Amino acid sequence: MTTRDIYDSGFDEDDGRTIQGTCPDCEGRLRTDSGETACTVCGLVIEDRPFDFEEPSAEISDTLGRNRTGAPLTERRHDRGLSSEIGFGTDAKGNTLSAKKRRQLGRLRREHGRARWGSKAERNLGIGLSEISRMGSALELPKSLQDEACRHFRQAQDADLLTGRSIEAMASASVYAACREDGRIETIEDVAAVARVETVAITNAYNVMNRELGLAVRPRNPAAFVPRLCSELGLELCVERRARALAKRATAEGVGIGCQPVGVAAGCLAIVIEDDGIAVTQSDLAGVAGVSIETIRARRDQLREELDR
DNA sequence: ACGATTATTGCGTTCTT
DNA sequence: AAGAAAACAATAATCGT
Repeated sequence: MTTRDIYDSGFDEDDGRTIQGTCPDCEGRLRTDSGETACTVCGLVIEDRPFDFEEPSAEISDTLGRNRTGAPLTERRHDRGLSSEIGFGTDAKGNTLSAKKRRQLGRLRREHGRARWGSKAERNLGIGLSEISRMGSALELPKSLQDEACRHFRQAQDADLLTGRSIEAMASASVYAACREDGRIETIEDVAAVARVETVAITNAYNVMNRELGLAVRPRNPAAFVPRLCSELGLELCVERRARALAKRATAEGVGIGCQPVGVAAGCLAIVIEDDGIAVTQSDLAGVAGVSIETIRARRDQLREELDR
């Protein structure tokens, strides 16, 4: 047992969410798992990202069956989407207004803008949520995941976790937490690349959030890394599928516990590549995986040894 | 034979507890 | 501060042309 057993120790096969529909190939059940929708029986990949339940499920059930007008309520707005603006030079019918009227409206607009932020906390919330949206778009995360990040931010603020930390750091941590909880492969570095704060601040905020909020984060699952590695190397789907299967078997049998998940994924891919005599060098693999050649060799040999390959 | 790739091994470094 | 893992560097062994 090592100090890094935290990696990969509790992988659960039924982690993915089962969704409606059946596989066109074999009529098997479909489920979304680590950023893609695939058949549970034959492994056929239907979508490369989870279904986006943006509307109407992202709306808070505010209407209770009543009719409602206006934009849908959403987690991503600090006031859940209830906002109004005061226009500029024209009235409701589009007519130009007099200079006096415009000055009146200007004052009104200014006061209205101030009134929108009822308190400091509400202002922080607004900034945080808009930052989450910005980073979420930059990382091309599904809207449902962005909503989850926003919920985390709200919880963090309610738990008074923001004092002493920057809004941006906590917003970034919320994004990362949502990714981790969904079993995605984004790293803190990935989030930091689109954030306006340093990595250390995000790490700190995330650790606090994880501890205080008790996030449902599982250890990273090597199989989740395989699709990205394969697409970056331009490998065929059948190769990807076999590498994924191998990675799943490895986690199921506890091989590679305590090792970097990417390394395990790369090791699985290395085995498939070698078996097929595919023209991809170890350094190519190491390049896209972001680990050294030695690590890939070590995982590959370990997998061969302990999985009889 | 030659260059490229892979293997092997020792060792300072980095990360986690 | 200690222990494990990953990275690095030097060197040998294969492989393809």
